[in-house]
Amino acid sequence: MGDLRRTHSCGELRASDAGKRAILMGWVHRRRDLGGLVFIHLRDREGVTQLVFNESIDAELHKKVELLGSEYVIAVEGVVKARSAETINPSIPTGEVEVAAERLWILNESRTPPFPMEESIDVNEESRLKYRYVDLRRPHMQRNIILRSKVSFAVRQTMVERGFLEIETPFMTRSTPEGARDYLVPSRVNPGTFYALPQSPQIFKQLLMISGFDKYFQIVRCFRDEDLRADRQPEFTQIDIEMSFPQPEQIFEMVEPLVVAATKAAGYDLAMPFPRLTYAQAMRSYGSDKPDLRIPPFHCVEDLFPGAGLTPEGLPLVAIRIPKVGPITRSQSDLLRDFGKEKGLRVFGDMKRLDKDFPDAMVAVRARIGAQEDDLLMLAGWGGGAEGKAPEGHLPEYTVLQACGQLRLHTAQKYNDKHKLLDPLNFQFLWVLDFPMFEWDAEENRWNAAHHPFTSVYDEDLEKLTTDPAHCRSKAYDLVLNGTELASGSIRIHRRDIQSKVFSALGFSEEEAKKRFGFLLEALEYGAPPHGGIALGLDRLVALLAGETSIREVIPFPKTAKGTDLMCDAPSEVPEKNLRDLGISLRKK
RNA sequence: GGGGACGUAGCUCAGUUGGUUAGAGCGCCGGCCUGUCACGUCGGAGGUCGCGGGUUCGAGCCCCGUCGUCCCCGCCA
Repeated sequence: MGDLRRTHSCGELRASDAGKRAILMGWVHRRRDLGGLVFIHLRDREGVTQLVFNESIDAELHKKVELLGSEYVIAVEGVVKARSAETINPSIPTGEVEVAAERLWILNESRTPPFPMEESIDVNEESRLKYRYVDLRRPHMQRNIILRSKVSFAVRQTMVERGFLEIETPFMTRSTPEGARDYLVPSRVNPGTFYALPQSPQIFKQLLMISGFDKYFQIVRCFRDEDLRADRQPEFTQIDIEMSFPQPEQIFEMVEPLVVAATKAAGYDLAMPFPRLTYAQAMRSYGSDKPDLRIPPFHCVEDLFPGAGLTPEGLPLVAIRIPKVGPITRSQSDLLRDFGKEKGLRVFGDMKRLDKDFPDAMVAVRARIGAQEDDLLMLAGWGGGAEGKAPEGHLPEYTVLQACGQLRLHTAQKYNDKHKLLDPLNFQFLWVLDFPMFEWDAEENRWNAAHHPFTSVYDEDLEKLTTDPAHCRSKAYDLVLNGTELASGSIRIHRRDIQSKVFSALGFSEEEAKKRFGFLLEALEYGAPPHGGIALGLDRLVALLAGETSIREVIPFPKTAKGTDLMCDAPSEVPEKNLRDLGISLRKK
């Protein structure tokens, strides 16, 4: 292309540019060949501009145009012309002009693309992933990746303005005992030993606090070797944040403007502050630790039915309301009942019958949940199946509430076409506070850290560490958006003695704890300040802002559900020599 | 590890009860066409029906196995 330079992008020429000379470069998006007159839509990431080639003006040039195919890369020099009124194309921003081409350079040819460049995304994902570089060229993916860049920039800008330092932490680090499976990297220099890729920079950011970098952030890749989902990839990106001397309130005050700035980058405005619920409140009103606020809460109403036997004594009876569903048929109602039954619930869907049997109580129920004429109402209590089993877990009440939460969500999703409340662009953020410190691991028969073992406990719950772990509340908090966990964080333990207590509550011996986290425990002995932070899932945030249901749509080169990369065919076998260098031999299967 | 959906032309899909030569739209190739913008129009090429096995006179269709993609459960401190 010699010393040729672009003068404009394909998205910027307007009627006011008429008469200017322009050099555009890009891809042949579409060619409309009328014989002596050829129109080409030239595309780059900024947009599309129409080029005109006229045989009667330059026959030589016209021969060259006939060679062009889809996705050829070309440069064109010509004059910007205003289009006559009847030839204006209102569907593209540059539609009032076209470039009358005078010179054409074919910078590169292209094979026929494996799938069309159209807006529609319903090409099978297998070929999209195999030819990802072509897929990414399509306007839909261009928009998402550009949005991701804008969000990342907004994050950096906001954090730096607030005095946070962006500091990197190692990717080759030490395997941690709890949590997800680690990706391992064998060491050549030290045969038989392995680095682990970080599940998050958790310990390093805590060490940075101990080092005195009192406001830290990082947009950082994390790695977890677990099975994939639409919202889970083996490598994903976190906005990782930590600060020293924080109150939980200060974390919220810092994150909210950050989220507002990120959302603004996507073109939406949010109101602050975000609402807050404790974990206990969230469970009692939504049956979930990540409530979707777009649908109304449910209400516990067991107090209105004393001795009625609708639910076992001491367990909640829940009134669920889904707006504007209108009357449903018996079979539809049965489907909801069956869904509840699978979760262990006994669902009462026949309001007429309940109105007859408990007229006063039902008036109170309707008042409590604010029922309107067209709303779908259900009561749900514990059924326990044919054997009448008690709900599992150390907190049976929560088991029931969680099942009711699933019934609420399931019903709301099922009838979304009636109430239309689940609008993906209605962003309802929420803080959930005071998570339990531990959850019971029935398989291993022991307590696990609900957040992670460095989370601090409320002073008044410190005793419960050993006496009543189920009711031990931690200073952990989540940021939730429309039923998706977007961020999770906590105030950390900064005292060595308390960290030891938590490890022992988790069943680690002092010796084990030292072996695995010795460097952190030791660091806590050298003037560790109180500290805390949070990590936001960047992929999920961008996906939600882009209105996507899968984070693959906002990741340039994602993996399949089996963790493979269809484009470069990873993971792959390696030559025997590489294994020998690493001291690794493969087990014969 | 378990459950479900899907796999037919480059792409999106149809294919009846198992029955002759597997179709359509878009794309692609060739011709015509000076105001198109999903250009139009005439003609043409293009198939390992994911793969392997079985049943059958006969399989895209039925059965078994296998591979791949997606969704969900388990898992994800």
